[in-house]
Amino acid sequence: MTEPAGKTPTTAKGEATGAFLLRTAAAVFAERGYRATTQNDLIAASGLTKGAFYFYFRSKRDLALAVIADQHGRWLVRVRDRVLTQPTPTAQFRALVPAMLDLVATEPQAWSITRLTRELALDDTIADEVRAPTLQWIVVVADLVRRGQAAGELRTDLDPHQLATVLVGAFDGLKDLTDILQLDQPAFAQHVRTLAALVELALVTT
Amino acid sequence: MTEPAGKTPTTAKGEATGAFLLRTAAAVFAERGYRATTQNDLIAASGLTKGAFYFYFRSKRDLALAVIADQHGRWLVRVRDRVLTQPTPTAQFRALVPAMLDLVATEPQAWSITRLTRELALDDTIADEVRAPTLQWIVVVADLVRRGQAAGELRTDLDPHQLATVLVGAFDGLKDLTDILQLDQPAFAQHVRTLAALVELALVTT
Amino acid sequence: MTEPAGKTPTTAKGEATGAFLLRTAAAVFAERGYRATTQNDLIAASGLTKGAFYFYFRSKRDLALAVIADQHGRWLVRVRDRVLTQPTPTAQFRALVPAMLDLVATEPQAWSITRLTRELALDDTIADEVRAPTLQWIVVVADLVRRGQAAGELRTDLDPHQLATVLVGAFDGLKDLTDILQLDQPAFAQHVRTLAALVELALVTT
Amino acid sequence: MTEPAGKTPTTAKGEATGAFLLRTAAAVFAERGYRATTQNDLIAASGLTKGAFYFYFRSKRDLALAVIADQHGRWLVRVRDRVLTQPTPTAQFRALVPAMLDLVATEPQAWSITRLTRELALDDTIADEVRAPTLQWIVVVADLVRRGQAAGELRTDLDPHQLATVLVGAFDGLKDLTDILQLDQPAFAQHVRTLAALVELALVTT
DNA sequence: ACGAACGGGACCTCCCGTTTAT
DNA sequence: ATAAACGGGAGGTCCCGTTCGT
Repeated sequence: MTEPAGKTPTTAKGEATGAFLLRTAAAVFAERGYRATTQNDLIAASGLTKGAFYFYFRSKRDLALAVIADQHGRWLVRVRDRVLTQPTPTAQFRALVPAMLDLVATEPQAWSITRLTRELALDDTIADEVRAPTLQWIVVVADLVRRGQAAGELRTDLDPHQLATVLVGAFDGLKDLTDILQLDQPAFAQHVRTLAALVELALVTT
Repeated sequence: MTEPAGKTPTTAKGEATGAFLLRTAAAVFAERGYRATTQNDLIAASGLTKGAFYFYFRSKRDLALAVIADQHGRWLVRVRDRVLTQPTPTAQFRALVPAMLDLVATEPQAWSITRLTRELALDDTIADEVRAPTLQWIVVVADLVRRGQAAGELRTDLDPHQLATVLVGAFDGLKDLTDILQLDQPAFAQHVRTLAALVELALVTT
Repeated sequence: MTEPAGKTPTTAKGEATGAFLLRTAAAVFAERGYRATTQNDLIAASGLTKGAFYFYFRSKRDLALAVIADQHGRWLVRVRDRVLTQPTPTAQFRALVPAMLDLVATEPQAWSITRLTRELALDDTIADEVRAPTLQWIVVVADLVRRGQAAGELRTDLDPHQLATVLVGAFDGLKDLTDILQLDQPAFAQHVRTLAALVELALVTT
Repeated sequence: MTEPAGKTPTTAKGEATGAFLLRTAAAVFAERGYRATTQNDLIAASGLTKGAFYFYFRSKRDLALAVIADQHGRWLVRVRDRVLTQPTPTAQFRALVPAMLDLVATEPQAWSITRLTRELALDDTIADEVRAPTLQWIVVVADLVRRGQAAGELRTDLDPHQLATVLVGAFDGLKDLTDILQLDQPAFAQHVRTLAALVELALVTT
């Protein structure tokens, strides 16, 4: 949707190239961050030429937006699918944190996509493409909460969307904090588990 | 000897100018962010000249670091003092969130200092000056938690430092989320209160 | 991967332009020296644009280093080839000074390349690129000495490498002196011949 | 003589301050080199204020020229006096190299004054103040040679001034080489001794 | 005489998005 | 389509020599 720029590729090969660009760009962005990555970095990493690059993405920004949409979407699906294997709403809710930790641990780029989102948000205008993925996460989490509440297993005096926003914000905030304080992955995981414990204690009515 | 130059004003007037630069710079950074702010912006906003700037700060980065240290320090003191007017540890702990919300509401720059910290952290090397303020917040919060636990009013099976890190990270994460999703202050306040409620439910043993 | 960019031209034309930049830059550096030469000088002299320059060399320093390597290498080969036309080691050794004088007389830039080397060495860090050419000269001269000694024509109680270092240092020192005292080429040539006479008297065993 | 700039100090205190500035400036120049030293560095090192500094020396360049004249003069006298303690001309000539090595070993700034000279020579115009000291060295050495020849102890078919120029140039060239190749003092001393041996072998008759 | 502030010039770096030959 | 070259703007740094109140 909302093809960011460039001519929409019409051939199968063109689409494959587009996907390829998204993947290599994601790796480069993950390594260097958005700002520190130049067009030439991306072009060199892709192996294409400048001309070809501009055929697919009109600018670095467009490419980054596409990367965010692509990665976010894939991970969202992956986490949700894994969570939904749990039988009960509460079990699903509980599975959320491990699923996300696992994602972050296994996909190196999953860590830095948030950073990419933030760097883009620093840019002049915040495009819908930047907000959409974050909103989707909130919606997914809110759904889990809502179902848990409906099942009578979660405290109902807290608004699901509010709660979901807090959880998503806290998760990303801890990622940032980990970067800023230069902590390691285990420390991050521990913090997230503490967050999860907090939620568990507060929400789960036994 | 032969310091790298910059600051260390010796007269009262010099100190006043230094502080003035710090404040005007904080305002400009708050409005535009670090990267989008140019030296010329800062110079124009201060009303001084390029030379005067160089006299006090060798670089934009130095200035930003000084701004962070200055603002963070002042707010830390202010919040802590206000919190400490409360009689009991738990009351102090409860006063934390309102105090921070109040700070953010009254001091426009308090909002964006975190953003400034993040932007600087994106830079090649994360200086200690960038990390220190965040660490101090965590320490202060951890102290409050610790005292509450000692008073037998807060659940003791959670590590104070862990918990403090989570709270600080969550708070900053919600600020970021507010920016990214372009929410307004009341929405942010509501989210923070939800976070506080979560903590209250989980921690306070009655 | 993702080289720091700059050069590595792939086509013949690209290579030609690179070489052209190297030559024009050498001329400008020779005339004005490193520091006094601005990027704009180089760009104007080349007739190309800023972008083209950046395409080939990331920085003024890189360009200067490349100039040094290029020129030094070519001259080294030229002098050595000429020297090696002589039949005996001693004759080769004796041909060295005339060959270098001739080089300096015919290639205006050969004179100032040493100056360029020195100016770059004044920079914070002395790169290997700066040292390498000088070391190569020493090695070449040392080889000539060694062969002369092996042929029983040169005094053997002096270390070849030591001697070569002294000769190279003296040669460059005389160039510098010529500049500082604002002497002319004939005066320089005379000094070098005096140096050669000194060496001849001291070394050649008859 | 030829007071470089500023008002000629008229009081004894003024003269003392001028001498003090020369010494501290020499130390700073020796440490950082000419170019890398800023006015503020010099002013800070002197402990004076900007105003006072400009009272004595109109610019960095003037100060550097004065430093060169001052240091060069002192060392010239020192070396010559030491050399002249030797009984015969040849002994005096032989004492020259040890005297200079000793000077360089004991006075750290003696090493870098040549470098300072060269850096200044790179500047737009080569002032007489830059050339004079070097010329004086040559004259002194030439005198020694001339006396040795008159005494019948040194080969007379080489022009004393020529020879002196070569020796001075070679000595300075070896200093430069030492810097460029990042050699240490012992290596430098060894090279200079090799140079001396060369001269000894070539010149001393008998 | 001192610290503060002036006022501005010069330079290098960075890199974008485009056009031109082949 | 590819490499080469365009063409330029924006920004940060550096620091000089001076002037201004005190």
